[in-house]
Amino acid sequence: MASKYTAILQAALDLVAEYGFRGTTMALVIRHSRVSAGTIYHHFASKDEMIQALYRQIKTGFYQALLQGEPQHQPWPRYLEQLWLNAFHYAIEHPRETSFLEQYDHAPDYPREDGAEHELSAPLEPMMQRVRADLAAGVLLDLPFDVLYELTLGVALALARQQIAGRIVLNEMQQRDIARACCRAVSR
Amino acid sequence: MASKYTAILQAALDLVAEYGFRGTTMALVIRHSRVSAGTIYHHFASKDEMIQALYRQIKTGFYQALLQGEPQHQPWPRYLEQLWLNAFHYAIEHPRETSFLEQYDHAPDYPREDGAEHELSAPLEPMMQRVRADLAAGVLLDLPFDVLYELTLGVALALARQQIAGRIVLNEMQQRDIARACCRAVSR
Amino acid sequence: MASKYTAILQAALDLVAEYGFRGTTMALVIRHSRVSAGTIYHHFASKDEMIQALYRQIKTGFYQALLQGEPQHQPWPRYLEQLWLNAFHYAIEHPRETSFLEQYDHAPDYPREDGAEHELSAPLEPMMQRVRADLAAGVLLDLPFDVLYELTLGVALALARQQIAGRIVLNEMQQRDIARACCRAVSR
Amino acid sequence: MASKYTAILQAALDLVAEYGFRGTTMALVIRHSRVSAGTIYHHFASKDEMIQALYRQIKTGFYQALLQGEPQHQPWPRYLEQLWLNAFHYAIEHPRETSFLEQYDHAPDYPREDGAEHELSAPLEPMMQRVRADLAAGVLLDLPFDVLYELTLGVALALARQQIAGRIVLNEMQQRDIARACCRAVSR
DNA sequence: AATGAATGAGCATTCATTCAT
DNA sequence: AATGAATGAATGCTCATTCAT
Repeated sequence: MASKYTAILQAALDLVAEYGFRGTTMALVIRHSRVSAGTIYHHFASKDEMIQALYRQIKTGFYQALLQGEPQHQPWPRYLEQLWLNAFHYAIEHPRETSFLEQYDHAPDYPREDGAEHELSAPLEPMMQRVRADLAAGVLLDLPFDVLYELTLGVALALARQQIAGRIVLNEMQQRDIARACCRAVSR
Repeated sequence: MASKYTAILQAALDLVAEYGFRGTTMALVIRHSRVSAGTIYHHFASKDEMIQALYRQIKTGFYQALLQGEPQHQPWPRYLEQLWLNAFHYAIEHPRETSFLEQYDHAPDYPREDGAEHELSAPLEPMMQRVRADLAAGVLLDLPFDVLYELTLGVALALARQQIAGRIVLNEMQQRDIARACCRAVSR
Repeated sequence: MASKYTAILQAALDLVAEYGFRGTTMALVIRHSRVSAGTIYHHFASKDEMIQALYRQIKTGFYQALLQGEPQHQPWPRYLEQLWLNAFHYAIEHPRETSFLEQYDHAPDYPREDGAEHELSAPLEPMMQRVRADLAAGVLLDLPFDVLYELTLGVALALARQQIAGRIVLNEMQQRDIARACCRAVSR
Repeated sequence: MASKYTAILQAALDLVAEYGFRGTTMALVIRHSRVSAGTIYHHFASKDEMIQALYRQIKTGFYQALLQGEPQHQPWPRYLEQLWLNAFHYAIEHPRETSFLEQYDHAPDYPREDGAEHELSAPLEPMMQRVRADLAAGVLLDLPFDVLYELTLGVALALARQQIAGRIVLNEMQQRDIARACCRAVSR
């Protein structure tokens, strides 16, 4: 049954979001998913591989959310604003996934499998091309891709985390204003 | 002798930066600091309290570094650029401290002691007043403090981490350009 | 298999009787029972809970032994003499169990779960009723139950412990004489 | 200063009565006595020797209390009743000492130094002679000394412990009745 | 596919004791 | 006589993983 597989990852997500990787013991996953130890190890070779499967699943969903509304077909800078808002909304609506990604991306001891990273980001290709086109057209600051990312989507995610944590509350107008501010920052 | 206390925190910092909280076992701290288990627990009530003492020490150093050159006395927007560059330089020059703070700030399972947080940030008060003055003067976007932080210093730290990880290399001109871009983003 | 559970309690009993609670380390239980640490903690939540499970098992056996020969159906004072001898014989024949109970009952730091106590003593109800009847009939001194206990069975156990320790040796006639002496003490 | 020595034993007594031997760590003794670790080990070679010094001090006091009113000069059975009541009163008035002795006497892992035992009981000699005389005179049951002890003073202490624990409350008349009952039990 | 009892290396922590001051 | 920082072997317990059923 595929439902066991799903139940395991579901439980793991809930637990990591609440207790972190450190606090997410296999015993806890077993209890919450109502699946036996043996079954978990039938589906995943190890705890780390389970975590990575979850990572791939979540990252795939995030990338899909980013492309909602096909922003790459919209005019500059609307297209980047749309991307920003897509990232922000995804994070707000998926707090557990966001917490998971935050932990995964900032923990030095979680194995990065760079091959997988590449494969996962394949659906983003249309967007990447658009960025390259805009760079060539001179509307974007001539900076490494990762820099542009941090100045825009990185900020969107950081702010969404602050809102999830309850430290700020941004209304729609503010969200739009900040999205524009980020676009201004990377505009030439 | 205070040197045992220092040796413990030194070893803990090295280990957390390399192996993360999870991988920093007390056995490893004992081995690296060349201090016995009993002595560590003579100075710190638990592993968590040791980590928090380290956090306080590092955060204090970071806040001092931010105020280097007394940016609060410089004209807008030089003052914010200076702050941005101070944050970026601190991170680049203190990769282990930066790694530690990154992990601490993004782990849901590390105890936040909000009292300590408040006390630690006391030296920043002059800077905070300057920000409040600029907000009142209308040169800064009217947004919550945390939002302004993420649009500026948050980006500086995120980029410094990327550079430490070797994914980007920013020369001085680029650093200055990006600092200016962030100032532009929060300018009215 | 229930045999692991049994082996653990068996080893714990042997060790407590010989070395006391203090000296019965989990490492020793692991070695003697030839069961792994994990398995012990699979069956018992903690060392204390293991000790308590053992206590319940032993106490149950002791209460059964007390009722051997259905003393409650014998005439006064034969019935009390029988009880006295049952207690004495149980202790002599079960020196390790007796040592365990002695330690448990006299240690201030071993958690009493009064609920369990009540449940364990349920099989004694017929005997208790008989005591109550004898009290009402006026053949027993009008004293609290615990006092009658200490004057009779309490003495039996104390003497059995002396014999186990090798400080005295009581032959059958002496045992019977002392049982009678105790009955005399509580007779009206 | 002798007051340090006294403070150490005082603290140890309080702690053993409340937490047991197991729970009485040297760290706790240090904290409660307000005496440093070094000083404790200056006065006592080890924790065990400290416990034994305390044992000797308490046992000496108990034996003195037993002889209060010189019972050995009173007629039979008044003399034994007096002894019984002396034991009972001592225990009620010295609950911590009683708890200590109870634990010490029933723990298999506390070193018995039989030499000391003999020396401590020297002041009891007059009483012992009186018992031997009564045995010879045929007023006492012809049973080993330890048996007579358990049937009389052993019961007094057991009942005092029950009263300290709050399970029974014996008024003066009841105490006297039970003392008489015990005398009856050992009378020929 | 699924179970869950069993494993044992490893974990954070304790604690009686020592020794330089 | 007194201090208390320092020691490190030992403690109770955890946890990712295995394997017979």
